[in-house]
Amino acid sequence: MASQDIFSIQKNLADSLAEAIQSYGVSDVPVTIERPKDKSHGDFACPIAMHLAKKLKKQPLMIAQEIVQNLKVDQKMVEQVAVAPPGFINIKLRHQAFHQTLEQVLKTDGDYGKNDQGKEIRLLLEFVSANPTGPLNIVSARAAALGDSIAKLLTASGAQVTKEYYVNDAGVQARLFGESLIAACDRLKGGTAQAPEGGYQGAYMDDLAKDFVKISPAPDPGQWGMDQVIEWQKKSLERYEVRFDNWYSEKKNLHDKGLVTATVEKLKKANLTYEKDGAVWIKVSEFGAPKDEVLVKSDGYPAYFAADIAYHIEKYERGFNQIVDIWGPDHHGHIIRMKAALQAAGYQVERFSVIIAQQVNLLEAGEKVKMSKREGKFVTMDELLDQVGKDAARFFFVMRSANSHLDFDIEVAKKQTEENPVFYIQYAHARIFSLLRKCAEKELTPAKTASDFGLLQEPEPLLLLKELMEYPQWVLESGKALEPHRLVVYLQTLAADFHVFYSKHRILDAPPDVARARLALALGVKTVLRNGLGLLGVSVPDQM
RNA sequence: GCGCCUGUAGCUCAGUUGGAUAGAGCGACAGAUUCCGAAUCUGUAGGUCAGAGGUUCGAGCCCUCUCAGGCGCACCA
Repeated sequence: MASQDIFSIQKNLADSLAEAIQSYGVSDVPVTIERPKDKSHGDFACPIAMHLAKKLKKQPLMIAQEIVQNLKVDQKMVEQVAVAPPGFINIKLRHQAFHQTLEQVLKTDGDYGKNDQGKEIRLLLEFVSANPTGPLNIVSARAAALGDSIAKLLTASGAQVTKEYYVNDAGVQARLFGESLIAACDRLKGGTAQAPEGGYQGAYMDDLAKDFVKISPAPDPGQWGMDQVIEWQKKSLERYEVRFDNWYSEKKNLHDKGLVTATVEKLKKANLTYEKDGAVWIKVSEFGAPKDEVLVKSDGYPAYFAADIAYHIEKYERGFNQIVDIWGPDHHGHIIRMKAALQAAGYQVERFSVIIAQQVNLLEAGEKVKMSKREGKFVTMDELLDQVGKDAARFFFVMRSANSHLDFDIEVAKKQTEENPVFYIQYAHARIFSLLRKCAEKELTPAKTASDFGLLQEPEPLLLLKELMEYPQWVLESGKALEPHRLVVYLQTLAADFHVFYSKHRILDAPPDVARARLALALGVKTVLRNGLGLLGVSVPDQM
């Protein structure tokens, strides 16, 4: 019998159920397969009878019984189909199905979990996109961890994902940055020049100035400074193991190509704009925004919003069918404007979504660390990495949902103890590695085929097998939902259930056949822990 | 004033998009090691899911209102 993954098992069940309810002649009720929370209810559950009850004006329990009578399922995979009040259809798989899963895990190894369920997705994921005017801070660190994990998850499900960093290197920004740099140079020579209003201050500007004065002839300060800062940012991200496919320059890709003015003209022609007080406004309020916005300022220069609209239209024009941005909490008010503008311009807004990576409160010894951008006093991503390391940082940032206001406790992240959730999972992996080494010394090798796994019959190993089976689905679902924290929850559960298994069942001194089967299970868990943490950008040490 | 996010155990948070008896970690308390890693495991205590209505077979999840905290609401980017 060909081995089946969780997707095909569920699809077969759904198809069978759909066939069984065909005689009712109800077509608009989708068949859903759920995983019941309570294990005693079986491996899958279907609430279809409850949904049908109202339409058919019959008791859900009776409908469920009728469905089960008409249901034809694969007897080799399914052990039992039962009806439970108020009308659930519960399905229990044969142990054999799980034993096949383990064979699959061991065979595919590093590829286990990869699937093609998301192959129709062509996603442009824009994140971090911090202004090239200073080092990356911890909000950027959160966005970077989140975005990179989402990209990895969806890629594992067969999607094409492009990771993009939008560089705001045009206009006012560049000018202010250049003037700030000149001021810093003056201070370096003993002068008293201050950064202009809205400019940039802080120790890093002085560092830049020191390098800038050495260059002769002097380049354009704004452009040179921003290039330097971008290099810093790339270096920080490299430490973090986050790499972008595109660094999309606002200046080069939009302004220099005339796309911003072209977009404005296009919107004008579509009668979506009007003039007031010498400025050009876009009528986004007609498309759901609270008020209209300025596209071209009265000084003739396009507003930031105009460039942003041009940029997002470009995302559509490049052929992506899903467009996702990760923004900071201070930009949430921008979402509705952007959506309104895109809708006005005739693009499918449903394909565009924004994740708000909420603020991060850094805690040190239980106290909030105060940060002020104006005074150049904020915790940088590099400082965070120096303190807690890449693994803990990335894990902490993806372990909670993006829209929770995150408390990041540096003390806990630094601790190499049970208080730190990163180590719990890593420890399970290291434990298994150590076990495998011990077994190798005894020339005990893991079993390889499903028929050898028949000895895994106790509740603990069966639970682990089931979780291994579900892994690809967690990969898919947390990717599609753009919520890596779901996978974290899964991995914590898997690690916990392994520890339970490990403390209950001996491996080395079990009879050889049993030992080899249990060893194979441990190896399977290790594989999934490694693959799963890998999708979060967290490494798995063999020893700790 | 308007809008967005948040409110679940002492603390930090999950809750599989509306399913069955609301979960985990930390902290507290009580236990487990002549034995594969105790960075582990077992058990106990801890809840009016902010509050009030509503929708339906069924609500922590959806709708309305109220309260509390955070953040936005520029011809800034």
